[in-house]
Amino acid sequence: MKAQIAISKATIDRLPLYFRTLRLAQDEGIDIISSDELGRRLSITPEQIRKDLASFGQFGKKGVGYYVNELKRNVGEILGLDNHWNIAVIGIGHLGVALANYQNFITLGFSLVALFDQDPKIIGTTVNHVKVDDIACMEEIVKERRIQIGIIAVPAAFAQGVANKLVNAGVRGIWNFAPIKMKVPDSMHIVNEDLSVGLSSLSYHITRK
Amino acid sequence: MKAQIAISKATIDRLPLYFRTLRLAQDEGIDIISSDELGRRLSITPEQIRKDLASFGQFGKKGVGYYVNELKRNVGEILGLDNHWNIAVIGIGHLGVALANYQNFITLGFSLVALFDQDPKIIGTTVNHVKVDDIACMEEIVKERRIQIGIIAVPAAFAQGVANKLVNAGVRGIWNFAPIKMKVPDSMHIVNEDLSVGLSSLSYHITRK
DNA sequence: TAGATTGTTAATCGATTAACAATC
DNA sequence: TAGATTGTTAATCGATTAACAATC
Repeated sequence: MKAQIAISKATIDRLPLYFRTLRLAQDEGIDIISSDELGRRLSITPEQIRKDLASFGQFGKKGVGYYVNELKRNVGEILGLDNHWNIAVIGIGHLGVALANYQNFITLGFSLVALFDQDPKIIGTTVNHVKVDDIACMEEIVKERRIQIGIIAVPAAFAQGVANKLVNAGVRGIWNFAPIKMKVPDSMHIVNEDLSVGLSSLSYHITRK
Repeated sequence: MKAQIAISKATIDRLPLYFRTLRLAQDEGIDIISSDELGRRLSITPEQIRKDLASFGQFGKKGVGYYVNELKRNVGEILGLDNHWNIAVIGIGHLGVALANYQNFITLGFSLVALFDQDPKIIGTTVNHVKVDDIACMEEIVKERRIQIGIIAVPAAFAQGVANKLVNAGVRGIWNFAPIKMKVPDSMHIVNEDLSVGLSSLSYHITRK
């Protein structure tokens, strides 16, 4: 693997797409795949794909293509999926339940090990074989179960408070679904999943036609 | 409004953030806001914000700032939110239920007017005051209720089929949550909301620390 | 008026595309 | 060998940042 200087965000965001496409190719029993075929399946140019992959090492064989199994393993390692991160969902409303049941997380190698809510009616129930704990016990449980990623699915008004607790508990990354810009230490990685952006941009485009 | 040549995707994706921040400022009773203050609230540079807005017209007052109400209305119009698009969710599993209950859609001016599933146990139930209809009746209902945007929340294997039906029924945009690259006519706008990208990129970043 | 803040042009930075040598 | 396909360098394109004139 090369010295990691300046891998673009755009490249990193394409890696999960490569990973998924390679997994599907694997399921189809394909042994070798070209950047051309990968590009065709993803509507990405083959040059782009080769450049993205080449920034992490030489994974292909000239004149041949990429070995599917090998490339999938390599891309998975680059993404750190082989770490099998322990994740927790905070806020077990409709969205939290949906996230707790999301099967793709398992496909990607994540382990759902805890759920939290503050509502006594929800605490103690079970979602996807995981018991919902009181958010008051979060810090303790995060440490106990070595949770590295917290998924925030609480209403916007509570999101910053939850983020603070997650930071204190020592998680390494936050995946935030609350439509709010949160303040976290620079050392904390946070990815905002803002659902209103996608729908609004769709509205923008269909308005102009 | 200026002639609309080449507004960048990045700009369009920031508009919903401006809209939301302006709405919150409005709720706080703020009349005038500067690009500096907007930038502070969103961690975006003021220059970027001024440039984004200026590509659509002159909404501010030099030496003063932007009138919150006026700018919010303008940004809403640019995004086409004043069209109050009728939307439908297809696939009423955990994710579909979560989306059907998502309150921010209402805040943005969208109207949820239909839900569809193929499971007889789900058809006929009610989610967020909307009855679930048989997916077999989709084309008819889409036309009847003038649905312009379809939200796909079915498993990946069924997504392309649903997309085809939506295209035939005449929707103008598709918001796709299935982790699959879909084939639609060039005239159709499609936004892919791929949840595995966010979580994987988080994994990438926390792996490297 | 003086201070503040926009809108716009120019400069920089970053990402994509094109071209092609290397090589399987 | 000939054909195919990667990896990489150079060229282009697009987006952000900096600077500042205009003006409220």
